[in-house]
Amino acid sequence: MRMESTPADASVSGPRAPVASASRDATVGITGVVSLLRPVRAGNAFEETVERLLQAIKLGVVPHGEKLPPERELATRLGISRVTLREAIRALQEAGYLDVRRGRYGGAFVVYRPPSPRKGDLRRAVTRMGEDDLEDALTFRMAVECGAARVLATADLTPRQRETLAARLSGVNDAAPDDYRRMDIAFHLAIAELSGSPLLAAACADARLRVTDLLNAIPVLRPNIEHAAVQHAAIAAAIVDGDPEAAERAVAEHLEGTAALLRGFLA
Amino acid sequence: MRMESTPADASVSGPRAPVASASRDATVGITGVVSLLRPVRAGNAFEETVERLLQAIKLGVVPHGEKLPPERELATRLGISRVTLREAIRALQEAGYLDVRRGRYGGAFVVYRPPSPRKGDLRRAVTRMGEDDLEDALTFRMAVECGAARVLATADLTPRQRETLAARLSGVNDAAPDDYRRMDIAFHLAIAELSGSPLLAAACADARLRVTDLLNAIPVLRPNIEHAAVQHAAIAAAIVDGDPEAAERAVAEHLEGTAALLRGFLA
DNA sequence: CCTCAATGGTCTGATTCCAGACTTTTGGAC
DNA sequence: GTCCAAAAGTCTGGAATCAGACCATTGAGG
Repeated sequence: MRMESTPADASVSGPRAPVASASRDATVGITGVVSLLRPVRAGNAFEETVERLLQAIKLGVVPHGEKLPPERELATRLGISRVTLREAIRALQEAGYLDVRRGRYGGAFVVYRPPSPRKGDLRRAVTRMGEDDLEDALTFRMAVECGAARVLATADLTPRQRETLAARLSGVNDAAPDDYRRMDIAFHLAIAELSGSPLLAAACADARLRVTDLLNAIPVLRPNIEHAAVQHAAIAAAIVDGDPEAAERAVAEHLEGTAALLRGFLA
Repeated sequence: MRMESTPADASVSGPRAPVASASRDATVGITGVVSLLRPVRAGNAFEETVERLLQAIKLGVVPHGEKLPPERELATRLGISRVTLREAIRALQEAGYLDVRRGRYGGAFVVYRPPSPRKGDLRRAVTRMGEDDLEDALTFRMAVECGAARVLATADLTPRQRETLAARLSGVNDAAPDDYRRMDIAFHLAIAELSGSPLLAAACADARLRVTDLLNAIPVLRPNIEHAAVQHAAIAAAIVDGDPEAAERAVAEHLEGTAALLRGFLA
């Protein structure tokens, strides 16, 4: 177990052994299609749980100062035993992401603020995940978020849905600088969630996750924020107007911008 | 373990106990966003493996008469132990999906042909999965397949890619009736796979899977095939032309048609 | 100060899942 | 007919995971 000064860079490990990654080569059957024979599970329960909780923390689902649900409830939700959950929590505690307090009104408190990026962070993040995986993640995100926007723009929105969308939009626009990323995430995910499809929402969350570390590694600059604000507004407008094509185009442009920004910092 | 006359209807069960589903209610944190605290795993290793193999069989990834990879290799690929894999294989064997032969040139041979739908199959399939999940699946599929088409249409295609796409297209068009669904799947998944993003390909495969049972429960009718052929051609053309909006629109129309067909049969 | 409820901390026996070594069956090649 | 290689079938000890009972700590309220 390592314990570095910057939690964001600390890799979280624990009592379990690493899991061998499967080979990916031949295609089976006439179809030549899809590797359905990919690993059934991404890792052991402990690893997957750590990953999940880390995601919830980094995405700001549980922001700094808040606490995770009580162990018993969380274990039930995650579909794992309390023992396994506790191992994961301990790993995150030792890595500096959580502060665990006992007694009534105790709990696992999140102590994580997105670190201000330092030179070399991005390069390091990319190296960690691999160039191919980066392209994969960006492509995946483009597809699912465009799709989600299209779906939402196609649907008849209830007043409630419009409100939520508008609220999220102003949430990003009014965000304090160090809360910007979190509100940006909330806006993007709201589009998927409002579609009413849990599967789609999960896919978009997953896609976003795969680029959070990268985005956290580049500074949040004023001109970029302003540019993004215009694009966000365009996305929301197209959705509210019920124009699928425009919604999609707007999302595509926005994400293309982000991707370009990333590539720019990498070059 | 039950063993019914029609394998497609047989529910596959095994030695493990069912897993309790988690409650889904409160949203955590300010964001109010996404249930990242959903179950870490869908079931135990045995169940998930059965599911996977069944998917590979029903999607035609391993067609009738072919055999699965050898146990040792398959176990490695799926990231599980041979013991667990064997349990899953045995369950599928007892349910009538596999014929296992030992000795050299032996293996687990697929003995499954999509059954011709009988009245009530669709209703039953929907009841099994739930109305909400049906909507979820259709929405999800719409989003990811539209997104995939857009991505592919945006990319510069190599001659090789064009060939593959064309081949898959004629594959559907020339398909024998009882091979139609399989070739249709191959065409749809090819779009995702050609995007070069494994994540996207997996998402599209997953989406398709969630509706296979339903589609298998409705008859393949001549006029529908012809209609679909026109739409498939439009999709391929838009992609080759590099027109993302048209590609997406074409996919959306096509899937909307399928969804309408399903709803029609349900009414 | 005492009590209580909510929460984390600990322990135990049972079940699932694993890695790896070994056995048996089968059909082709010589 | 004999041998061999590739495959399924079997066994074992150990690690991971679970469910559930029980303990310890804490702060609020009386």
